[in-house]
Amino acid sequence: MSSEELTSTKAARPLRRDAQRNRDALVDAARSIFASEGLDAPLEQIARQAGVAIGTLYRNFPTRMDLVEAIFVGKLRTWLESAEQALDMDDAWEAFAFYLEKLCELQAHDRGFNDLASMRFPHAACMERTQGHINELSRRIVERAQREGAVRPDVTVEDLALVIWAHTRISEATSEVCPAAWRRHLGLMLDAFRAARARPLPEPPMRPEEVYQAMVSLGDSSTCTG
Amino acid sequence: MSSEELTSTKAARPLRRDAQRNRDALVDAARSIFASEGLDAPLEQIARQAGVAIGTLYRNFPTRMDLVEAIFVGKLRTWLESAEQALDMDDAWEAFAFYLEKLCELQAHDRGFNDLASMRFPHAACMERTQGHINELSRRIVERAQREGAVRPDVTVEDLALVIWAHTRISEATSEVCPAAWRRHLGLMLDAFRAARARPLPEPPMRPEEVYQAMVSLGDSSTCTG
DNA sequence: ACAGAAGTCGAGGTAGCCCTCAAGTTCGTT
DNA sequence: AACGAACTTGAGGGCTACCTCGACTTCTGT
Repeated sequence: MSSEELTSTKAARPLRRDAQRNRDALVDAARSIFASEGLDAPLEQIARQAGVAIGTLYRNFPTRMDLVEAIFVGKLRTWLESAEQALDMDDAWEAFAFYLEKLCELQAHDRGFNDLASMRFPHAACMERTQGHINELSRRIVERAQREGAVRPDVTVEDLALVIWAHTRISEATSEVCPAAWRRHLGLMLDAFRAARARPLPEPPMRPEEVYQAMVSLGDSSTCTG
Repeated sequence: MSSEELTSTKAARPLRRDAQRNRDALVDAARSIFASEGLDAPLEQIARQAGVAIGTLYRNFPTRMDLVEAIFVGKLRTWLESAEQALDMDDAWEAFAFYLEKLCELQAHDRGFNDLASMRFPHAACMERTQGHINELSRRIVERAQREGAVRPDVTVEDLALVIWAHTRISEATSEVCPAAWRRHLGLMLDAFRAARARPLPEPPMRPEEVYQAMVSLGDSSTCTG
């Protein structure tokens, strides 16, 4: 017990120089491979591309998730910042549209981030940490735009999950051959979210737990190895 | 050469009774497993569920695609019929909405059909055969609705691919936990397609070849074994 | 310059899936 | 009843991926 306390208090002495070099190479390789293949890309491919043996990868990142987190903290922070930036904007509709566009831009051409954003790897600690905060900000963006009559009143923040999922597959399909196609889909979605002339929607919105469960289910029986 | 002509002219003598039973069991098992796991489900799992050895599966369906086709001809025909039915309807918008809803219903709760519809398995002979026809009918449905001023003039039939892709991931995510959620997304999309709400879209539509290539790319490096 | 801590290597065990094929079984017919 | 064709079986070889661990190499402080 006390020894666990010690290890969890992360002394974190600096890495040896060669080790640091290898670690950096691994992160670089993982970034490019996760982006093109998704989070379930073979780790051996990453090690190979980094010019390092598989054992070294495992020493630096004992689980796949450790590697994923090392790579995506940055993008997650950008996500949060976009949300904050949106809330700082004057026009509520502009803010809403800006936020969705930023989010989709982050997702575009990065299958790894898509997997993360749609939570195909729900056990990412970095997600767990950020999720609540992102959710709160998203809700405020949506509700503000609704208060001002810009976004239709019958949608909820949970409906943004639909956009994320949709965008995931669309950008997967088109990123090679028609890399801007997702913007067209986003344009359609934005029109759909506009308050003006909205028709009643057929189903009640998802409940927050349902969204969470749905996201988790995308990862079930998939590679959640770590 | 002449022997090939013979084999290709499918004498098709009836199967032995036990063989037929096994074949049926395989089709049943495949139907349920492809529906829940997608077209890349392990064939050994299908054989197991059918209560049959793996060799028997291969004797009946030498390639995965043979099995896929045996299962999905029916659904593909339904797809076509829905399109024809739509073209028979009086109201062009109703027809458009009807067609999209039928298509999404076919996709819902069937990962296998999703894979097929988004062409994650592009080499399906049944797809190749049907593709052109479906495309033609879809185009007529869209264009008629546009002529009557119901659907915005700046979309094309290629944009339906966006709906298919989007729906694919959404129904994958929600089919367990919130099985009607896709209807909400479809509702949003229908509003987006309405002429009345249209704001100019940011990108030109995809060209038909681009759609094809994008669909094919979903299957690349995936299990196109057969 | 050297000791030893820190890091690296990669063969090898495990596992899931693909597909084949030779030996054995079942069916339908005569 | 018995024969041959049709069918079934499942072990086995090949592949790819995961992850571990003991032998080896490299760095760094003294």
